[in-house]
Amino acid sequence: MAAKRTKDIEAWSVFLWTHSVLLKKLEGEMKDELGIPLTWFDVLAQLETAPDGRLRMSQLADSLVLSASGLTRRLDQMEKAALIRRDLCADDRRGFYAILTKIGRDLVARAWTVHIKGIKKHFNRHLTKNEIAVLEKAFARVIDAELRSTD
Amino acid sequence: MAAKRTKDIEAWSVFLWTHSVLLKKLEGEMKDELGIPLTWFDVLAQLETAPDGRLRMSQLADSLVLSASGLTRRLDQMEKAALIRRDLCADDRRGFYAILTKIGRDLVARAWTVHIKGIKKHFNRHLTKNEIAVLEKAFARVIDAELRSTD
DNA sequence: CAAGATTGATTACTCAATCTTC
DNA sequence: GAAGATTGAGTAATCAATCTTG
Repeated sequence: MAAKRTKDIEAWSVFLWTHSVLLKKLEGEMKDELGIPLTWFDVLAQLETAPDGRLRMSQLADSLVLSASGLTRRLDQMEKAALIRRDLCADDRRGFYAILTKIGRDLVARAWTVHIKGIKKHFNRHLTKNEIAVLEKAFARVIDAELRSTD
Repeated sequence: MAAKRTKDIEAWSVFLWTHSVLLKKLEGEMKDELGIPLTWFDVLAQLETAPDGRLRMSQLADSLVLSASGLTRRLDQMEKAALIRRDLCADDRRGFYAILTKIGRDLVARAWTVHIKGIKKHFNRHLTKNEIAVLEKAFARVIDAELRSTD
């Protein structure tokens, strides 16, 4: 029955629409204001907040929810753009650290400003303090439960 | 300041994680149980719920938030799989209707079952009635506001 | 032989250009 | 000339296979 279906998935449906609409806006603003894709900001932000400002390729891929090969290619481009570099891993010669360059560090500071402004404008601004608190708590619970279960 | 940053984007951050984790699960289940990508289900569901069970290509692309060329290619595959067909538009010979075949109608009924089961299991189940209501109302407001503003 | 990273092949999308009809 | 749909070119992801080191 269509009515039953709609009711069951209404929350999920608006969730998907919100994701689609807002991501397009945030991507557009990052591109317009700093000339980089949002995916590059994700890399920069992860590296900036990591201990010692560096991460192994595999750790970085995990935290970005990206495949190893996907990360290799993304970092190839960012290395050409001089935003990151790869450092040999001293104690494990199979591996590399991804690490911000000076240019990357300067850029990520400006990118944070753009990104936070966008989130406030397109997301937080429309929500009450209570709604934000409810969402945060609820989604944290969903993630926690789903990451633990394999099915 | 990192602490400030984190606070401002905490809700958005868990929102993104939830999207990423749950979409992978729902895609996997649709593929495992019925052998089709979730994107095909999106098409089938739109057509099933449309008046007369058919939609113009351009309308369908809009409702799926997909480019015209992206839809052309997706429907090429679904037509080969005999799930949909293209009907000439009687009153406008530039256009086509996308319409479900018998096979498509049978499949979408089963796909709804799989999809709703997945949403209940991975999303609704972890949330209270109140959280779902808050989420639904809040996100509807975000979408409404953001779709109307061009900036 | 397992783990970390890269490369090759394939896939699904986008934008720009094209073709047909309004 | 503009709109509806398709085709071509380019981009960014995935999985499977490979290479190197533990």
